[in-house]
Amino acid sequence: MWLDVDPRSSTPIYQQIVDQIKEAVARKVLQPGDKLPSVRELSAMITINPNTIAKAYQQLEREGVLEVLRGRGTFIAERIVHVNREERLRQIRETMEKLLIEAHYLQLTTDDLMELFKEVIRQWKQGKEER
Amino acid sequence: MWLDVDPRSSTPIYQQIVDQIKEAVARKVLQPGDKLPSVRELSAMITINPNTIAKAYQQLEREGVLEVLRGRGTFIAERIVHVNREERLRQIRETMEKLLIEAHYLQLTTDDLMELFKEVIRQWKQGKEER
Amino acid sequence: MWLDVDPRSSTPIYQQIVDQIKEAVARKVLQPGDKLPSVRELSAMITINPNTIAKAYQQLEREGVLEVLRGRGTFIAERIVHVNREERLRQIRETMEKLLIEAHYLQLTTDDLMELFKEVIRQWKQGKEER
Amino acid sequence: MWLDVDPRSSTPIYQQIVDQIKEAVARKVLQPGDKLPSVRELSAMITINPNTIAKAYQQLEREGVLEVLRGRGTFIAERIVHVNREERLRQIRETMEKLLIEAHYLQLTTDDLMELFKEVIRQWKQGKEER
DNA sequence: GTGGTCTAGACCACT
DNA sequence: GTGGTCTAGACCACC
Repeated sequence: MWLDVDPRSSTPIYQQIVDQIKEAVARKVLQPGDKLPSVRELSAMITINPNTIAKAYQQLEREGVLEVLRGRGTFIAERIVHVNREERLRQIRETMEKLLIEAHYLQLTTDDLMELFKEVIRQWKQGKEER
Repeated sequence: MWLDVDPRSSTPIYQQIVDQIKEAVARKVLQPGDKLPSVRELSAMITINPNTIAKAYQQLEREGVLEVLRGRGTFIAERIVHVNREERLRQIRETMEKLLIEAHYLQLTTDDLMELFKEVIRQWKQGKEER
Repeated sequence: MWLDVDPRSSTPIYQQIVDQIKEAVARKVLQPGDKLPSVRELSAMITINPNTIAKAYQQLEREGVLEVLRGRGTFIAERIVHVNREERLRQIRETMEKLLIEAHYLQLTTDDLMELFKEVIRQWKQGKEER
Repeated sequence: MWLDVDPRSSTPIYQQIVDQIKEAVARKVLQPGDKLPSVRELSAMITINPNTIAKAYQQLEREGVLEVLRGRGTFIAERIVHVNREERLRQIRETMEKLLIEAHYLQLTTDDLMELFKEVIRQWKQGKEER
């Protein structure tokens, strides 16, 4: 698995796993119905304690990203369910404001920032086409 | 002071203070040369442990947002210095990617996201004009 | 068979089967003396592991819902026997208390809850009349 | 603390803790703003591993029952926030249907059940008045 | 085989 | 002092 976990990072390991799996789904690297490695397998693959993997999987399940088929394994959920849509939209706006603040300290104009965003989107789309 | 700290939040209190002061500077609510309350004063004003305030001031000083004039007090820095420009640009791009991932789960297109960003920028600019 | 089993659910599959058969009996969809499909048949019909079906049937037999006539098959019991009547009554009361607790967090009054219960009963009765 | 945990029960210990705290809040035994024992304290009081306590507290925080004031402790939340109201209402109705099914096997009529419910409510209210 | 739970004991960030 | 994270290793229910 392409998971790249850094135990030295300040973001918790379980959170890194959560983020990377969500990214893989958004990038279509993981498709609905795909089976994930079992907790023990993944634990062995990336040499992280099984409990930590389990914690990541549980959070992903709570968020509706994964589905657990009892006794059979863990899979990417077939349908996206969005809980707390309003709250999450609010957070997106907040993150965008943070970007504007940070831009000020780098002396970037809002136009610079928009250009940068467009470029990031371009790269993102390209990354998805390539597979 | 208009600092609005929420002890219930999951972001550390010292971080909230850092963020809000940086926001105030970006919004021109605080101007270069403005004097900040002393650690003790601010501690009393918002009833937060002085150690926490001190930690926030230290971080802001490290980031070049504040200047400490020994014996005179703490002031908003006259000039923006950018430490770690490259690293901070990288983080901005990373944050933008996070936005794209989150958008996927809310079933927003990249165009939706761009529109949202433009709107946030519009509001941001308006907020600054009003003073 | 109308059994509708969801492998994603957190309630065990064998338990779902038990619940649905008990519901069918209570709703008179299944009548005393009705023959149930064999473990193998049902296993094939709903593509569930035979062990799981067997486990459900065993539990239903223990509860007195089913009767196994050796060599003839499995049938809905002719008479209701109540095992552990007291214990089961206690559990009903406990479930009702759980409802009161949950209602508190949804800011429903006990009257709201009573009204809701009446409505559920109405629908339940209607469902039975319709066949 | 009046917590009564049974390690032999089939419901997980952390879940028992969650249920009992939610019940205490609903019964007004715990009031908004009340401080809960720290993870370590409660761990010592009921001789349960701190991790298990922490798991219960975290779930309660996710549900909005508790609030964590960083470095200061854990408190009963000041305001009830109800997430997933619709889903939880649906579950209440489902639980009520389960009661109707169970009643069938105990040969209780729907009127019997209503009477029982009224009685449980009466006791519930009385329990609250007494303090 | 799968994931869920629990214990014991350690380290760290925050206040 | 507080809670959050992680490891190591165990047991159990379910399929």
